[in-house]
Amino acid sequence: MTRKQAGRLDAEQAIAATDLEGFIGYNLKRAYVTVQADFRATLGEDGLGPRVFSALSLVVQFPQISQSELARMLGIERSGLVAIVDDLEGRGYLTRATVPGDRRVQALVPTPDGLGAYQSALDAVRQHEDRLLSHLTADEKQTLLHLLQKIRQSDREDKA
Amino acid sequence: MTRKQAGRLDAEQAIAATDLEGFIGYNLKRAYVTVQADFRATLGEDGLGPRVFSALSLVVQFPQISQSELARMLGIERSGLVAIVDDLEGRGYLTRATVPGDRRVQALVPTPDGLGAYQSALDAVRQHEDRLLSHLTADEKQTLLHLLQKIRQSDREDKA
DNA sequence: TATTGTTATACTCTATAACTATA
DNA sequence: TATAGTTATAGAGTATAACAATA
Repeated sequence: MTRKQAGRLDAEQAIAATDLEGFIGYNLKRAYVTVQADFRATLGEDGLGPRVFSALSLVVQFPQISQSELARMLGIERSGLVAIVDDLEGRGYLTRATVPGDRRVQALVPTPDGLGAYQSALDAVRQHEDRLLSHLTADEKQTLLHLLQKIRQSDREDKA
Repeated sequence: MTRKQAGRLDAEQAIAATDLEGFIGYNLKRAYVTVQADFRATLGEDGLGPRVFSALSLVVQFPQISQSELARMLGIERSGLVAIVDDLEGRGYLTRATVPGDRRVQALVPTPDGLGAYQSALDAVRQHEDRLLSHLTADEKQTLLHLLQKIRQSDREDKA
């Protein structure tokens, strides 16, 4: 490999050459940072963050879901979900409802406001990805989704 | 879309069905969490973390690199690099060397220990990815790398 | 005994702003 | 004025451990 010996290194050029660029992990991180920054910029200062959006999405699609189940689906700890649900409850997007038959559980129920906010956010997020990833073809995006999901599957098999 | 009405939701089954799974951003995050956890587990308690490994990699491949340039390459702020370089210096893997001609700059120079540690870490990281991603073919990995790098490129064009 | 939601706590990663020494 | 390295600081995001209520 050729290296520049002195002066300012050219970051663009370097990208093709380093060990680092051959690692999936490094590239995942860099790509995620890019997408996440654009997500936040698109949804704005007071908009939903990616975590909160994800949680709302599952609450809308699985009304009555419990916090423990939601945490499992998101792949985070129960304790970490409290702040997220507090946020959504504070916005008036969901309520913690008691469940007849098991008084330990707080079922998460989207409000009409929450359903509306979710649809708006969903549109915004779709536009954000369409715009940011306009260089990828529909096929490439589909391939990428598939490969990323495959990575999560290998993890599950290790633990089984 | 069909939904389970009551009882325990099946997280595996749900994966195929949600809005969330259609987003690149969400899948990037989940895949990165998987890879990063395995990276740490492989390199161990006192091993290099992903950030520190990445920094060391560039220092080895671009000896005499300045901290500002390294931060640019890694896509983080100058200030965030101080702790990383402190870590590597504390392990004896690099030194901060003065540069004749510009006394502001601290050139980062790998030590012989650092070069050895990098080669070991590089092997370990390669094994970690080979094992974790053994479900992906060489072609799939290549495609994935290419698509992830393409995402970073779209970001740069936006800013230009 | 086990589970749900919660709190307390700590650690990692990152950014912003301001400082110093140099240029 | 601008840049390199640094410090102080704060804010996300996440995890672990422990607790009360309930099963």
